Amino acid sequence: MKNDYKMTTDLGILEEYLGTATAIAFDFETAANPLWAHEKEAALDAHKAHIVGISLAVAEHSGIYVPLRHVSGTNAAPLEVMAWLRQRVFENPAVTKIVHNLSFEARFLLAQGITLVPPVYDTIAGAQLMLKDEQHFRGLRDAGLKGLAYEWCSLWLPSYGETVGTGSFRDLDPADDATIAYACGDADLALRCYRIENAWFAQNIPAHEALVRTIESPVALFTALMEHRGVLVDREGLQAAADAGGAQLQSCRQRLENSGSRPVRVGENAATNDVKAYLFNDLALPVLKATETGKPSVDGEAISLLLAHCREDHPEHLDFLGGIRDYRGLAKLIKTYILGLQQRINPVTLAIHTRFFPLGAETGRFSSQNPNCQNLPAGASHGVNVRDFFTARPGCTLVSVDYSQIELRVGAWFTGDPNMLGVFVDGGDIHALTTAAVYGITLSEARDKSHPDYKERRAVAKNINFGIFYGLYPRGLKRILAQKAGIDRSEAQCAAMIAAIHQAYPKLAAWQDEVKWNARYRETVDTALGRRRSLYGINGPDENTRAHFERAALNHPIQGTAADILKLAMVRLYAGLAERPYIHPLLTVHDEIVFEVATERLAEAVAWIRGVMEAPPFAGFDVPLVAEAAVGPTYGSLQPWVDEA
DNA sequence: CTCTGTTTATA
DNA sequence: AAGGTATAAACAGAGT
Repeated sequence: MKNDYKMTTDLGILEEYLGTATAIAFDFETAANPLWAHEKEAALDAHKAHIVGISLAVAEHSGIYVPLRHVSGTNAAPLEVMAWLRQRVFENPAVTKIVHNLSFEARFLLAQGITLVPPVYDTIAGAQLMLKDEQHFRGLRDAGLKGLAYEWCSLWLPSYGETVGTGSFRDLDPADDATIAYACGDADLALRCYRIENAWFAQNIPAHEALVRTIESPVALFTALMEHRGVLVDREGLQAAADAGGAQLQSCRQRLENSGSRPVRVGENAATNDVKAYLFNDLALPVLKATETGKPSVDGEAISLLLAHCREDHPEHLDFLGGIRDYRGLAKLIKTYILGLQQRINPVTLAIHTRFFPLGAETGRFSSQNPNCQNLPAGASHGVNVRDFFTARPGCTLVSVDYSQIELRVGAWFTGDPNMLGVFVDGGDIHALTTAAVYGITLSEARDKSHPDYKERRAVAKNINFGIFYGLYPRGLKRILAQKAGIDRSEAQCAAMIAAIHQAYPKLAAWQDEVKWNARYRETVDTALGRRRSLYGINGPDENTRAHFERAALNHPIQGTAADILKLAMVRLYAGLAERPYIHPLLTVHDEIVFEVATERLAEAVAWIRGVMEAPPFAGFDVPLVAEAAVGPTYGSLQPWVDEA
């Protein structure tokens, strides 16, 4: 079938093309601004690039291209076209905007002061929620438009490289057939993907259609807000930490290299073959822990075990072993979190623009890259709190709002356990209830902070609560208590504690059995909203693999439903942000959203955000949600927000 | 250079 | 008998 692609600079012709369509696909061609032309990926950064042209499609095999900023040939008037499209398409609630990789286009619009208004549909999110074969969902890598065009439509779309060569899209002649075909092809294909995806969902996983339309697509807009604004960085502080850390790291490493009975080549993070040879050959220490592949481990836990082993009989080895820990901690801090962060500062905004991937995890959680801001150290180490380098802009305050114990609340809802539900409905303390159950004491004793065992008991209870939903076994509990809380319990004691939990929460075990049974039967597992995860391998021959997928089956509904709840909150927040321009989302960390708020409107902003996040997430979810706010000038200095009485 | 494995940071 | 789940970044070492 012949494609009807055309180019125009005339808004009348564009209007005629759009007609009465209620679903419009569009795509931007972009190019780096001259200052950044030498930088490889600058055309993808809305702070370093501009829109060269816009293609739109309202029917399959058709499309129209509007050139705005080509170097030669005729362009339309860019500002006039943008203003017109803003009303007619981008902010028109009567039009469904269809885009492949929506957050990219949304960022370029934000750079123009335009905020997309739902309904929207992101065909890349749709592709990722489809199966690419019998067992596997499509990853971001397999969701490129060119690949989908070939897979679904047997089309060889010209690649960007083939069309543009080594130059930039703005150097192409907008009247050239190849230019028009490339630009219109992307909009046309986005529209065709939209139709193909919806037909597939209707046939195969209807819940995923609703997920893409009502959650993932608007979430892409929220993602664009976070990515585009970025977090301002304290560059002086970071530089000072880098200067101090460099020297500190150097001397720490030298000390370690010379603290053994012979010089040891320690490398960058004290995990070289020479370190292992020194420990296990020269010193002939026993291998107390193996890695996944059965080789001698020298990770933190292994070093702990070796330290304990040497404490009495070989105190001469303690310096070296302890030195490994110190050096690793310092190296991680400086290399990943100080030098790593410095490299990611955008020179245009002087801020860090983390990339967020809303479908980065199989459970539906976000992942974050360049830098990963979801694993920043939570406190100070070696005198540095990395989060202090993330700062509010002048006149603004950082506000972090996080869901309190959301996974336990979701777990209570799934199991329907009356005791767990009771705690949350009454606004009680789940860790105290677990403490009471595990130690066989009364609730008031469990809550008594003056009791000498309070801290230890609570630490045990917390670890049990976090692990219990995911098939934590006595041996695992023993390890976690030793490692995370420094508490030594026998395997039998751990087994007794787990048994006590099942007594205290009588519907927990039944729910777990049912989930596992269903998981093995269906080889998939769903969240409350039908977000599906493949468990291909759960019935395979390997016992470890089977056990792994069983635990994943227990985890997915809880972690995934918690992720759904967070994303639903983002959708509601997005709807209210247009009329609250003093609130800017910056980051999200699984059960937390960080905002930058104009300080003079802090109180009303916090109240509104908490209200939106605590609203019932979906019909039938009747466990109260609690969103706790903390505010401050830096991410490292947030203080709990307390409502005025 | 790419690829796998190890280690460590978070929720 | 029995490896809580989900991630990303940096480094080590082996192979291409």
